[in-house]
Amino acid sequence: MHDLKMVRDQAAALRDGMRRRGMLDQLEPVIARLELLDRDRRLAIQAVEERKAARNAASQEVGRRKKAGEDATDLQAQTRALGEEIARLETELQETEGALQKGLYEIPNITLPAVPAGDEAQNTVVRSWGTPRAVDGVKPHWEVGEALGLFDLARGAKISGSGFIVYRGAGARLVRSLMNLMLDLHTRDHGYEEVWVPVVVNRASMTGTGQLPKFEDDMYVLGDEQGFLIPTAEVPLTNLHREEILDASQLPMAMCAYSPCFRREAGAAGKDTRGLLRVHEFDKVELVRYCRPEDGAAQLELLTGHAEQVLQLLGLPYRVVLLAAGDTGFSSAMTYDLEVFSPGVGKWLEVSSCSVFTDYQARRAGIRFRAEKGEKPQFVYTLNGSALAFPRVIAAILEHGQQADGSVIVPEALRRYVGLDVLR
RNA sequence: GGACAGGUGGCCGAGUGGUUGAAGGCACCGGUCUCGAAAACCGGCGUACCGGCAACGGUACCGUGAGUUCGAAUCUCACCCUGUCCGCCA
Repeated sequence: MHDLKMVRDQAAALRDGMRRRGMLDQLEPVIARLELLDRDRRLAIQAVEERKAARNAASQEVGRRKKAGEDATDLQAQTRALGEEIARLETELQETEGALQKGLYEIPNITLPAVPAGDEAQNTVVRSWGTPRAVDGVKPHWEVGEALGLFDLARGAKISGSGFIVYRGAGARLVRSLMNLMLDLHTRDHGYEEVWVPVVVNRASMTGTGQLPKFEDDMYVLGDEQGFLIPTAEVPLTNLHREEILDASQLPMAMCAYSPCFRREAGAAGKDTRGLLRVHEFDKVELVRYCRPEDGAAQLELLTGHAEQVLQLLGLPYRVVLLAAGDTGFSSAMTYDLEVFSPGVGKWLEVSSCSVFTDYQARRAGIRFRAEKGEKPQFVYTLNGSALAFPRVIAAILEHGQQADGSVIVPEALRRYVGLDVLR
């Protein structure tokens, strides 16, 4: 969420930000309306507060007179009338503020200057690592995985529905191994605090990170509509210090968590969804950081590097893509996608998305810090990134490590966790 | 799930329907004193919004929301959360 002052004082920058996302035409009416509502709001506040001040003074006078044994019925009548007027004006004010907030929720974050303007055609590969394996003769992971008995798509569909995966035997151990490898790396080498989070969160948390109110259709909602299954550990991790004022010495804060992630993927069907490529429940290790505003850009590079390290350890060729403004997520100011090459599918698969949200999420979630004693609190910058999402990593392992006899070489860093050198 | 008890500033804790944004204490910050420190003493010490160049003024906030009242931290109702006991349970 943007600061209302943005609309008031930096409307040009806001419009330019929307133009870079290719959304200005669509959002111009919203912005114009917000400018009007902002004026209305301030006028309404002044009107209400003026009357409240009068009422407070009169009420005190009533109290004084009563104490002195004097009559105050005239003042009481006058104050009652003021009260009715206040109630009416406040209702109007609330309507204005409701409309204002609704409008603010519709405006995405402004991307950083380094982000190319335009749609996804302007996405830029900023670097790549490793050499993708030749596509010829490589079977897609769903064939390999089922042949080796690592996972069972049909039975997953039977017990839960399409898009739910059952991993079995070495496949199940592979999942557990990925969790351990990633958490060990980030906690031991990258300095993250390990956190184990609930996978059910409340409405306030979902709103704090921006999944609600806009994306409720993508969520699994519990029966009482108060609980939601998390679509990513970003939600509980980022909300951990919601509505708090942190001490500057706590920054930067770095947390990581494994969690299952639940996504209804409403409306998503067709190609690109086979095998493990797009499922309703998957596992992921997530990194979240809070930092001071001036560190935001550097912290994004750092966090992205941490995610890349996992791919390097696993020996999986990947590229880092800087998303163009139009392809950058709603709340994000700058995003790097990590894409691993899938020779069996012949495509680059997104396995991580690393973003800095500037103060956009923090404002919404009320995460602040005090730079110096006595100074005003200010919003932190929040960042997050997957490091990594398991299913596509598993797909890449099965395709890259594939041998002529159908067996799969286990990446060296994973062997001590899996207890096997080769899956056969 | 049931029965009680309770939710006040960073923490502890007082609070009578009316000059209470809220006593007192702790912590913290500045100062005096000291060679230095401690102690003592003096002062400061919440957040947000509105107006104002500023000084400053105004408004709101005592778990959340609604209500009663001229006026609510204080009274009423609902909800949320915490504690204790009972029941159930991995």
